[in-house]
Amino acid sequence: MAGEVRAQGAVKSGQLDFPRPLTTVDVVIFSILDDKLQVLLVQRPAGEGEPFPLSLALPGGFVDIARDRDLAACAARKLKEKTGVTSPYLEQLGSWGSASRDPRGWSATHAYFALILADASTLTSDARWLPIRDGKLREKLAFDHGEILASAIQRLRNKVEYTSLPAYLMPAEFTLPDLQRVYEIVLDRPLEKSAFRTRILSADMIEPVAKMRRGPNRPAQLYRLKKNSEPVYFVRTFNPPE
Amino acid sequence: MAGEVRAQGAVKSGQLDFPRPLTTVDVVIFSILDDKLQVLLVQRPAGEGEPFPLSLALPGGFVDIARDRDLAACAARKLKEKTGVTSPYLEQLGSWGSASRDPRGWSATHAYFALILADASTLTSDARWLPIRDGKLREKLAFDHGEILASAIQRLRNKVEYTSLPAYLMPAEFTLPDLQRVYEIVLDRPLEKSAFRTRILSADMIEPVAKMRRGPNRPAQLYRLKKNSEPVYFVRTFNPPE
DNA sequence: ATAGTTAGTTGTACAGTCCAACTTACTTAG
DNA sequence: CTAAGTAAGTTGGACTGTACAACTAACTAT
Repeated sequence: MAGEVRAQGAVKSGQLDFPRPLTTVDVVIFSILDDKLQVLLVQRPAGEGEPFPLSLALPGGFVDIARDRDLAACAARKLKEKTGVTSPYLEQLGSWGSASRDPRGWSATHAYFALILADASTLTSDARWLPIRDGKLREKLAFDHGEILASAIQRLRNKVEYTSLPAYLMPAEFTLPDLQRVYEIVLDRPLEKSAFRTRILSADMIEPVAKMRRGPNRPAQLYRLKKNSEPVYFVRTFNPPE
Repeated sequence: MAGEVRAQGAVKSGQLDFPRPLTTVDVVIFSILDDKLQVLLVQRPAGEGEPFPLSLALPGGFVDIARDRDLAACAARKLKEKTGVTSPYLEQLGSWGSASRDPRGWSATHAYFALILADASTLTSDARWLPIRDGKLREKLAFDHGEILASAIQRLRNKVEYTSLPAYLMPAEFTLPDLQRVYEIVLDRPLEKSAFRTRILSADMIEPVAKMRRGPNRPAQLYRLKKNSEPVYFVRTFNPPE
């Protein structure tokens, strides 16, 4: 058994004579759709020897050392392949590696998480959006992807508490109530309107455009992200989340 | 060239017919020594075909799929091997993978960072502590370990701003001024005594022991960490660090 | 005109940091 | 025995930003 595993690894100089784990990259892609936080998932293929056939899984796959210069490029490629989106917010989430997470052998995955505007994406046929409800996905996922997703949700919620990350989920032009709504969707609790406005407006991250959003009631000022585009870190969270 | 690389990878079913990157784990081990933040580094071996011979590097090495159940276990093992410490604060930092970071081929490392009490450790002969000055290490490191270390320092400073992480750098019993000093060493700036005390004491993370630290002036109350031992997250940072 | 709805503002309360002065408890020098 | 020195720990006022709630503003629909 150990011999078989070893046969897949390197055998060259003494140094590299180590069986190598499988190396993959997976991407947790979030968007706001239908007023809900949703995550992009794909269906596993059904082929011979495929683990978790037809299960839902995070988009991802093996690192292609001929094509991928580095891990981030690999993650960006996978995001692009599934959604067509090229310039999202993309951050490394962490890595998961163990003997047991993939039936094909010791494997390690490098997980990324992305925030994109769903409207700007054109999905491949095997991909679909699934809503996060009560901070969880209802469906079971292949591998340890459920754990990875849970970790991504936690990280997202955490950071939304004290950063401007939701800005990356917004269209080019948006109103402050729009943005607040996205914060509230992610955090799943209401925020104070006046404190929210103070925080965002004093952060120097958005600028008004010379237009108003008109609707059945009072028009709202439209804003856009300032050029710099780095996320802003606030020095306080909102309500002490207990 | 691609053929040679490919020869090191898996060749079995179609799925696994991917050349596999080298997989390593590296650990950034911090401690407070001599009133400075220090990091544990090792000297690279000088053998035939060794990359960066005799350079300083982070402790780490290949994942041993026969011994390491998962990545965290591998990191804990490497920490144990170098320092003898078994129950530190150990958190994943991220992963770095690219075609160019290791001359031996496409490689990915899973980086961890640990906070330990240096006094409790017994180093191996190739390991030594080096001080962080002005938030940087003066020495150049092998591979991309300089970048990984910089990232670890940034993460540590960031988290120290709003968590109780420095508690893991303290001996079993310590005073509040001791703890404040460690915060100040890591952040490299003075903190307000009264605000510091208010924050720590209201966090329910330490409890007084029935002893005082005696010295040439007013004795100070000794405390110890409460049992739960999870790090505490505060809802504000200290001074807006600009 | 009036009611309804959402955008946006205002004012008071409160929490926690910032800053600085203060009190307390000890040691050491005279 | 007292005085000076020092670090521990406390206190109070200024300031910042959120919490809460009431308010005004701008529009649509009836």
